[in-house]
Amino acid sequence: MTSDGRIARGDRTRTAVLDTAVALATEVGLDGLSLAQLADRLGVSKSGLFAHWRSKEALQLATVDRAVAQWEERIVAPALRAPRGVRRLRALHEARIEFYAARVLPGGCFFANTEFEYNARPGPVRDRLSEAFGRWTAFLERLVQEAVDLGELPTDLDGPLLAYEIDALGISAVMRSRMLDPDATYRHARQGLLNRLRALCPDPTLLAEGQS
Amino acid sequence: MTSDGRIARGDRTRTAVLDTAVALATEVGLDGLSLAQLADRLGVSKSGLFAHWRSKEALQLATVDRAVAQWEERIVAPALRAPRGVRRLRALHEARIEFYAARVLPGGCFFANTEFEYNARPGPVRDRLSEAFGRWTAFLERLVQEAVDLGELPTDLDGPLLAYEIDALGISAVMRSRMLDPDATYRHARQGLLNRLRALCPDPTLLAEGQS
DNA sequence: AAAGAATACGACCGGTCGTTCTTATTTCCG
DNA sequence: CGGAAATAAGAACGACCGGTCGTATTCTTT
Repeated sequence: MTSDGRIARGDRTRTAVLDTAVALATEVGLDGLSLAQLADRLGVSKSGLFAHWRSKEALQLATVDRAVAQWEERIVAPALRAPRGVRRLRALHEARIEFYAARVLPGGCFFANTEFEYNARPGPVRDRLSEAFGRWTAFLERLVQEAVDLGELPTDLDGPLLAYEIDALGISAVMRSRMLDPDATYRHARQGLLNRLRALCPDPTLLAEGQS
Repeated sequence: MTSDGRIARGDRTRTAVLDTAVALATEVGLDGLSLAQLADRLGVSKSGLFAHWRSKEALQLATVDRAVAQWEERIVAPALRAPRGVRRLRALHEARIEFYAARVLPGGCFFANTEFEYNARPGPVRDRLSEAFGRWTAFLERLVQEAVDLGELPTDLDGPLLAYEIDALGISAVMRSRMLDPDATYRHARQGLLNRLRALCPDPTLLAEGQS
């Protein structure tokens, strides 16, 4: 039934290709990514890639989707294991910084790189990136609102603004860590959020120093 | 002596080419920029560009320098006309947001785009971008320190952290304004800095609502 | 055992890339 | 006025681009 070895093998190949594509795209860009280059790095032929995706654009779209899945596994899922409220916001930020610091992707962040790459390039790829960014923003704002509802943040807080600030600290982290001093950058990104949440949260025990 | 019409004309041509290159680079990237494309947009032949720059890399480096000059004219110079201290910090941030909102460059920000493009591409271009970013950061930190020295910010302030936060608000502004709602983005970027400075500055009259 | 779909390959296409070379035009200086 | 230098243009190059084609191999289904 579903035990088709061809499909299973195909899926495995597809995922492996897309993981490589995500990493490679952070180095040379999602558009700068060439099929020959990708095929070489995987040890397959270029035409083999066309067996899975009809065009480069189809592969680019699939790569975006794979990057979203990777982001959810690596950053969102760990944060969801922390209790709701400011601790979850902090856990999300920490997971993100950790993702950058661990240099999982050679170019830092797939989304930061590609969104700047495509911000003046209309088309399906840009639309897909824009959707993903919108969902990420909505997710961040929801987490902030949860903290408000729990009484861990003031009720008159401008939630979207705080979400904006949190994301800004993260974006800047990956940008600066690659160009300037990484250690100072991560310290600023972490301390910035901690200061911000502590100034807003009535219960200081929720944001103790040591715990992540 | 220096009244060589050939050189003067060459300089004018060079500047015109570089202005176009800066704008084009924000659309397709500094590496994605092709000489034929640039020549076409200028109504010039491709080989005509090689009369001014021996290689594409030389042109890329000159383009970075031109972008720095443009940034200093458009953002730094207006800020320096504001009085030192928190008002100058605010003026700098406002000039930056205004630069993004006016859509001077089709791709938003030359430096944001190129620094993400080159963060995993070693070489002279990346080095030049890194230097420019370092100088910008040092400039921001100097402005913060001036505000501290003037008594407009607390003496125990973490200056580099505040500089980091200010730049983060700006970077996020250009990123989000191209992908999501521009108006909400600019409002967040402006309000974020205003809240931050007001919480730190003992004299509230320096940061009144209306004045820029 | 045979048919057929999924997967992968090498060869090749037209086009664009950065670069070089040769040639023509313009402009300054003696 | 005439030689030198700067500024262009055009043609051509080897390399690489995305994409197509025909073919071979593998595995499931009949």
